[in-house]
Amino acid sequence: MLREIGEYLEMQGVAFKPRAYEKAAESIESFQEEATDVYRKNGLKAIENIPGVGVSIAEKIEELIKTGKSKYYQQLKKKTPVNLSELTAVEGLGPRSIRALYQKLKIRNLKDLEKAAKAGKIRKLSGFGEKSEENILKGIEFVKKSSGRFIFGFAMQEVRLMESRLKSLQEVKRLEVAGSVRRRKETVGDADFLVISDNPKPIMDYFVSAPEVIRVYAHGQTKSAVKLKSGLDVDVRVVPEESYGAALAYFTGSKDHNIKLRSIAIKKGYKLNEYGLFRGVKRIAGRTEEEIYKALGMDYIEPELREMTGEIEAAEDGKLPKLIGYKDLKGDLQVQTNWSDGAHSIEEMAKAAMAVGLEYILITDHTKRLAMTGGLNEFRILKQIEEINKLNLKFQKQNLKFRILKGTECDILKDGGMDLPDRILEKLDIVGGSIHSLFNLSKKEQTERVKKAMDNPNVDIIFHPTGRLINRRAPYEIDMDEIIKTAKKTKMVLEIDAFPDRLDLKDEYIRKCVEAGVKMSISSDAHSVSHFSVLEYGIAQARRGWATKNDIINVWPLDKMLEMLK
DNA sequence: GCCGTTTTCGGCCCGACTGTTTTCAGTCG
Repeated sequence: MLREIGEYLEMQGVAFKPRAYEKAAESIESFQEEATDVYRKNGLKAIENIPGVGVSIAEKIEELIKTGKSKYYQQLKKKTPVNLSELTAVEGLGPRSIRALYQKLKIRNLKDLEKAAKAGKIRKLSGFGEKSEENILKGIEFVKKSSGRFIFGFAMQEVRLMESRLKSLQEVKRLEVAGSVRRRKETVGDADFLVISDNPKPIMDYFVSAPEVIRVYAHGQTKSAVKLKSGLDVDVRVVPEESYGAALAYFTGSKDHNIKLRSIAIKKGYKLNEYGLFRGVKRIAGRTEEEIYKALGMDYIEPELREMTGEIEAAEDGKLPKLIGYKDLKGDLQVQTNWSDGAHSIEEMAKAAMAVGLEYILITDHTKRLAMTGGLNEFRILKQIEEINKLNLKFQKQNLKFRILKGTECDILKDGGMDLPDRILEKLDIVGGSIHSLFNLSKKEQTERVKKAMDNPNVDIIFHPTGRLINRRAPYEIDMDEIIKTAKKTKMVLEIDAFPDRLDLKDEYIRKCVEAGVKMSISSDAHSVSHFSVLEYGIAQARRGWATKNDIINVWPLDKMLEMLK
């Protein structure tokens, strides 16, 4: 609602307020707590303490929480009764155009817009032309098919393909992916490529005609933008070498992070843009990101942290964490095999893990309650233990420094009990507990259910603690603050499941765990030999949650990790 | 409408591209 108020104000040509509302909307979206909870717990004043929210917006939020609506919003909407979210989704249409279309053609929604465009009415309006009408029609087609944001891990495959295509051009001196992809955000809207070149024209010409491209939004000397068949939008920007760092920082974002950097630059008497940091007309930094951060009086900030959640203040105070690195994992603590719903044998999975440089894996097949996966009962898991012992012996004889750990992804039952008896769980190296059923219990019941499992001394890790599937299934209702508190008390490990559509824990909970001193594991949840590659997405998520090596148990040597779990 | 190393008034990030215009407004990131 706040965002729409901003758009309505923008329509009317009001200065500055639109940005204030937009900022408040973004701030509330990214705030650690639901605004409703903030209000219920600590009232109006606490709402005002959310950055970007002042007296006036706080009152509107209060009204919204209390009555479910806002008079101010309704007034604005009455003046221009259009379906804003539907119309702004059309590429190239913003508040000003939407207002003109409403006033002159009474266009209220996508359907009206399509009708008017097809009838050739839009081209006759002043400020619009044939081309605008054509673009609107194209835009409508894309809105109809568009799937919104892309899951990071899945988009990466396409990003890497395009990256390798562009890198093969001799005109490309250097290329890097910027934007939310570089920040490793769990979902990305588009991919931004940054290129250094003295001769950009052939690059741009090649880029807009690549086989994956189905639409060209812009085709310029320094900037081009396209849509790929998959729906992913890709931008290419070419910059001179001396501006590379500034451009990389600029295009990496986040937007709010950049705005903050610019305001700091202004206070110091500088100007910051994508070409560099300037004092007057003199460029004082810009070749690398490091020199820009330094000139602004702060430590270098890793891309994963650039979300305006305190990283700038920490960088100014020299208090940024030393993040876990992409090569730091020594083992994988959730691996499925063909004993349940995995595709490959224990040995095949172990060999694949060795091939990517891991030193151990934990086998965690499902348990009997999850019948559709062929989950293990007591008898079969005892068999599996024997099999793993044999394989470890075999590896030892072959002088392979690799260990297969015995484990389970054991279902947590409705009452918080475990799907396998304690006398079995005791025999395993590490026990993971998971929720796979009854996602719709009340928050209280679900929280108690998991807490009870955490009280079981045989349980070591809670797998994918919130059960969400990005873009597909919301997390089940669970009080994560309470879960983190209990984890601290019971020395429970919480998992960061690295599978691209899970990333569960998500970044903000990871950060809460870091702050609370709760340890985490990063696991692939591999169901096939190719899945170990997803571990990097889990590491990315951990970095976004400010995690260091000390926070993640499977970067530690095997003995230290097992000792801690014991 | 928000905010404060320019602190309770007076600023607010900045540039590229497109289309329609003939110098610029709107949109986007």
